[in-house]
Amino acid sequence: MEITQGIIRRLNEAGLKITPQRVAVMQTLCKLRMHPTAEELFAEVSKTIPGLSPTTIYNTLDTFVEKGLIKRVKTDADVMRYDAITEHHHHLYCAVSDRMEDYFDNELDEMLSAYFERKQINGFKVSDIRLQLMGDFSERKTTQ
Amino acid sequence: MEITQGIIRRLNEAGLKITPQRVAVMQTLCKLRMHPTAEELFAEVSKTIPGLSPTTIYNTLDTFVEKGLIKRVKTDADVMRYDAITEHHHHLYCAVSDRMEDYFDNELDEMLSAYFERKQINGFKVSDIRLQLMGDFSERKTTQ
DNA sequence: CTTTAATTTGTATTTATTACAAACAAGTTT
DNA sequence: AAACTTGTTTGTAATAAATACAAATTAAAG
Ligand SMILES: [Mn+2]
Ligand SMILES: [Mn+2]
Ligand SMILES: [Zn+2]
Ligand SMILES: [Zn+2]
Repeated sequence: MEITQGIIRRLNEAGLKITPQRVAVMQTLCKLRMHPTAEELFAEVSKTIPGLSPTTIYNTLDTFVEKGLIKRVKTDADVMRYDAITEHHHHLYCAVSDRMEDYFDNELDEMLSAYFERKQINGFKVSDIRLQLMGDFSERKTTQ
Repeated sequence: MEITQGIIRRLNEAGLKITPQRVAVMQTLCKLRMHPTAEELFAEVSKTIPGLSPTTIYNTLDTFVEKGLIKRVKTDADVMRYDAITEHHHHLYCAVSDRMEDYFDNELDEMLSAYFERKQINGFKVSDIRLQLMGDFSERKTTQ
């Protein structure tokens, strides 16, 4: 239950009431590392909380985003996805499989910060640099 | 009509029949530099082609994307946007105003290519590097 | 406990997108 | 040029994701 405690603390810090729905959504989001959609979350959280309303999923996710507890992420596909990791990071994305993975790289971030500190963009103040690395997740078994 | 000729040539090269709808959609996409949505395109193209069906917009855009004539771009908002520029480039994006602008930077691209040639990502083959530069379009009149 | 305000539910809408079949038109064949 | 073929457009109906809203419920403060 240590994980649950951490979630409860974070919800409290955000000034949100602790409800089974919210705890379950956050737990599920942290567990599923694959940037799930609202629908996927609804299916998963419903296992824990029968009778859960889809509306609650949308409400909860919106609230979490508002409070900065999670982030929205978008792919080229049609649905919104959610990310429990709010620290700065990038994404590896394969458009064919619509699969997305996190990518952390400090060296890269420092290089980019330095670059945009030197090279200012006229009329635009950069606050965050997000890379979407398009490509393919090479399966181990691929011969090529 | 030189622009139209170029469009017709590109449609031909893609093996698509030349129709007023397709030419108008492509013209409008090239004219509107702000990455319009399907709905925005429908409104604009309808001026030229009365009685145009929204379905045609969606069909046409899908076809163009399939043939590589245009690209989809996503923001944090709920709708898909379209981009007539298929050459490699990045985007400046302000989440507050949902405004998006193109950003070209050769020096940056070379730096990134070099970086990812050196630093391989385990289990992922990078084919394209897209930056989303989050921030604010600083209005000239802003005092701060 | 009681109270109160926030949250959840359930239902109805909205909006973006897709499915599909009939009507139509571009480009080819004769 | 007329007929033909096939891809395209239209119109309508359906879906899917998301949102609006009011009633029912519940967390947590007093
Ligand atoms: Mn949708
Ligand atoms: Mn939608
Ligand atoms: Zn992520
Ligand atoms: Zn662009």
